Amino acid sequence: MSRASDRVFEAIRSMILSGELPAGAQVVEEALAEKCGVSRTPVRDALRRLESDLLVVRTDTQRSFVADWSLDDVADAFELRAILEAEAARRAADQMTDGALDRIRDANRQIADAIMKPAPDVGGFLEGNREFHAVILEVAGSRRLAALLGTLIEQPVVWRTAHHYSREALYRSHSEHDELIAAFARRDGAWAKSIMTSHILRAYHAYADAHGRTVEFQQAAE
Amino acid sequence: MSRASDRVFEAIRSMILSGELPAGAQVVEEALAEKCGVSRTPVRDALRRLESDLLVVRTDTQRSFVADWSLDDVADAFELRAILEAEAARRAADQMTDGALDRIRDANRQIADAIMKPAPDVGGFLEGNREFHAVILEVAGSRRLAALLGTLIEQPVVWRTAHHYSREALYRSHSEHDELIAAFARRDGAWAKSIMTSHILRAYHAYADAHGRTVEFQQAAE
DNA sequence: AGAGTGGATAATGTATACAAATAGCTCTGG
DNA sequence: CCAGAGCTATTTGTATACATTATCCACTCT
Repeated sequence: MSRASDRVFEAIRSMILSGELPAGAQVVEEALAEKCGVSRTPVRDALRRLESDLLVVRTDTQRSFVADWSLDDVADAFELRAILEAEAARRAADQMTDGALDRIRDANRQIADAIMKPAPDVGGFLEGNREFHAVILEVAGSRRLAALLGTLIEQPVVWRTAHHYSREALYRSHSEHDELIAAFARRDGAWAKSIMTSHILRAYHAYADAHGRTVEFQQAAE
Repeated sequence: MSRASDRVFEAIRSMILSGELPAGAQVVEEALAEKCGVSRTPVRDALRRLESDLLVVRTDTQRSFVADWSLDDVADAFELRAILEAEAARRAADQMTDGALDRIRDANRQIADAIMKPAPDVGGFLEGNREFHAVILEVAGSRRLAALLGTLIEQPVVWRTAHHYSREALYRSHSEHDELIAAFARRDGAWAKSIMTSHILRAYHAYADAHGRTVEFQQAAE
């Protein structure tokens, strides 16, 4: 990750995720190059990758803009993610190893720790959650499935609103993970698939609720 | 498509699809640049795109190689494609318009014409087939789903072996399309989804059979 | 006044040169 | 004959300059 183009990729991505580059804003190679202290070459490289992740869109005349994620777009991404992660869970259940199962349990333990603190540790929750899903994807053992999901999990809006999740929502997520672990322990692919579908779709509705509240807050502040 | 990087992208892709660049071969920017009569800059651009399509893989030290599609890889790609195209069919059925339905019917008519010739017109079949699936994806109306499927339909091996399909296999494909049209006409998403799943998986097994035969032929020729 | 044209401005595309990193070979020591 | 260090050749990464293309605004002509 020491290469300039990788650093720039991360830098631009986090600018988009944080909202520093707002949705719809034009993305100009020269400006970003200067901002990052590199030439346009690595910036172009990074932009192409962001484009293939659909974080950046280009007009027919090659101008780049930050993609704007309407509520419909987010719903779409969650639906597709539910379908593909459910498939990953099914495959993972069929090929689960004891070692991987331990890692999955550890990740969920980290989530529990993060939730139980007096003030929920959202960062710890997100990290444990990331690890939990990453191990499942790893056990599923498909480069291709991993590549497809890679473009769906970068949801700007999700990360921005993760802090709005209620403690109940976080706890529910943790117990759904426990159920998934039970399905994995029994190598029951159909069960795992079904739980994962519910898990992702519930997360979507939690997001939609939080987002609705966010919008109200913003309106109230104006 | 007049930009050099686009032309180079197509050129390299067709070199891979045709087997001119065999699976596992190292892809060197300089060599391709010279071959295409351009500098390395557009070649790099094209390689990144091919990489995100998984037609090219890179080592941890940034060297690029033509991805080799083992039988397992192909099976994997077909399975994922079945899942996503089934979803596309479901959505398309729910949002089908009469105009789009006509275009789909036209595409299948083209397929019928191609099959019925004394010597099956494989090119015409493939073109009609492409159009058929493209309209469905268009009606499904998800940029994201289209992007995901885009990386799955470029199957080198499929195009290389399409000529091995039997007339029966081609005819069966056509009548499955007819069934899909019936489901679309009735706006029955569940039905469309189910047919599409079967359609893609049957195509996979037709491929696997043809591929098996190809291998035998190759062995016989040696 | 409005539509269309031309040119200035801004942004992207491409080529080239050079820097950095890696792979493969040779040579040495055991 | 093998293992490892160091060197060389190959390949990729980055910067810069220039070419091409699009956008925007002013200006002209009707």
